[in-house]
Amino acid sequence: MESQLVSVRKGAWAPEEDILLRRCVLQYGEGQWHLIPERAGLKRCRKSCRLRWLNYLKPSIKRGVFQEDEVDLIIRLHRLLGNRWSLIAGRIPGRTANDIKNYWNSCLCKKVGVRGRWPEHQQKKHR
DNA sequence: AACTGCTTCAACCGCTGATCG
DNA sequence: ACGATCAGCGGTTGAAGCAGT
Repeated sequence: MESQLVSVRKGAWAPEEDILLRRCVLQYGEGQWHLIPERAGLKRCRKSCRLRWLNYLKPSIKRGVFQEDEVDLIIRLHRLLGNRWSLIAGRIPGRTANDIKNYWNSCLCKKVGVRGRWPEHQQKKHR
C-alpha cells in the first residue's frame, strides 16, 4: 500500500523534479526510498522516484545506442538467465534493467528470432 | 500535406520476497 | 508465527516521433 494519500503526481518528470530528486539522493544517499519524496519535496511515490533515479539520473548510466559487444553479451546472458533483466543489467556496466528490457522487446526479439514479444497467450503473472 | 501504422522508450502497475515489530 | 511495510522486479501501457502511403 502506498502511504501517500495526498495527491500523487504521475506522468513525465519535469526538469525541476529531476533537480530536486538528484539533489536529495546525493545528499541522503540511495535507499530509504519511502522518505525521498518527502525529503525532496516531491509529490511522487517512492517507486516513481526510485525508477527515475535508477534509470535516468544516476551518474553512472550510459546513454545512447548499444554497442555490438553489449548486444552480444545481452543475447548470451539472456540465453543463460532468461528474463532476469536486473541480473543481466548487473553484468553490463552503465545499463539499466529497464533499458535492456526495452531494447530486448523492441529490437532483439526479432533479431534473435523470438516469435512476438512473449509466447502466445502467456499469462500476465506467471512467477 | 494529411493520415495511418509502427517503433521506441519513459513510466506505471501489480506482484513477490525481505525485514521488522 | 504472523501481519504490515518496504524494496525491488518483470510485464505492460501509452505518448511521441518516425516512416510509409
